[in-house]
Amino acid sequence: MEESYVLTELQLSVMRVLWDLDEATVSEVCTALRDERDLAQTTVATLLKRLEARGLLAHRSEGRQFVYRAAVTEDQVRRSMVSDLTDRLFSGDATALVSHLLSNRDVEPGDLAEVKAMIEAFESREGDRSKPNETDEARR
Amino acid sequence: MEESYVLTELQLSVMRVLWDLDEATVSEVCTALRDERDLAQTTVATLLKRLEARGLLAHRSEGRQFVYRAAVTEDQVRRSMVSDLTDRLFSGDATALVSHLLSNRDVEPGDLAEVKAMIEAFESREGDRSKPNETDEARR
DNA sequence: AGTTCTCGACTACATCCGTAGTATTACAAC
DNA sequence: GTTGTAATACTACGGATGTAGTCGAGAACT
Repeated sequence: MEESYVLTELQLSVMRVLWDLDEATVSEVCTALRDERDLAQTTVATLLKRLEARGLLAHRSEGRQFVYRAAVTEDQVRRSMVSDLTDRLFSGDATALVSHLLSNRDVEPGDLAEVKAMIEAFESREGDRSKPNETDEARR
Repeated sequence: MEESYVLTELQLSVMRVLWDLDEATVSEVCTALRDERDLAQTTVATLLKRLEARGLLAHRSEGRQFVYRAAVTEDQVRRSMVSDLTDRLFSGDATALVSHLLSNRDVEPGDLAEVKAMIEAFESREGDRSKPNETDEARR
């Protein structure tokens, strides 16, 4: 199914609170957001409810309060949004995105070595693909 | 000033037409979009007008027709949108985004070497950075 | 000249998001 | 048990977007 989890900045802020706190009531989320956004509690409640409707959050009731928690991981959202952007801007070619990042010096020169080490780590691990998906055998 | 050029899929499709054709009338854009989206010409006209209002397009009149052209480059838009995502999802840490792409195997194993070569090219050029300015790479 | 065609201008409408007020409900304190 | 009080539910509104119809002015055809 690969749901698409494309979120706006404010929605991400809300998610981050939940990823941090694990569980939180409306007012707790509101408080956690306080320093970046001073929103009315009803506003936060609306945001939470809409995110839940989209399957990104879930809640249980505790007394008359709702205790929300994330229903998706931060990594799922990252994957979804990054792949969305990769599709939109680079026709799905992630290598082109990496290339873009490098040639724009978005990556600090000091981190280049780090990235290279990362690549080497992946290269050396290239035979033992845990999931037998297409990409490994298609290699030869 | 670093304008923010965050575009939706449809808006990008329109921009791509203009980047491809350099200049185009409403009906030419409409025709070019035909295979991916069959939109009424008035719809396309609305899209073009709104994009122009945001500074992404410009037009001149030829007879009673409008001839549109892009006012920003594809690379500007890419930079803007990628940096937007990097900020949103990785607190501006582009290296983290690269790391994400690699560890998610978004980059084909076969392209790893290519990326590594790219990095080495940048490393070897790492001394000549007079100003950490962006435009020196504008060898477009 | 009159009819038809074309193209932009204007208008409209549904959906989503950010934002928040008001209504309702249910527990808690007096 | 009546009144607060606090929490959610409902409603609303402006802006952006996707989508497209209608209108008016000029161009083209007959």
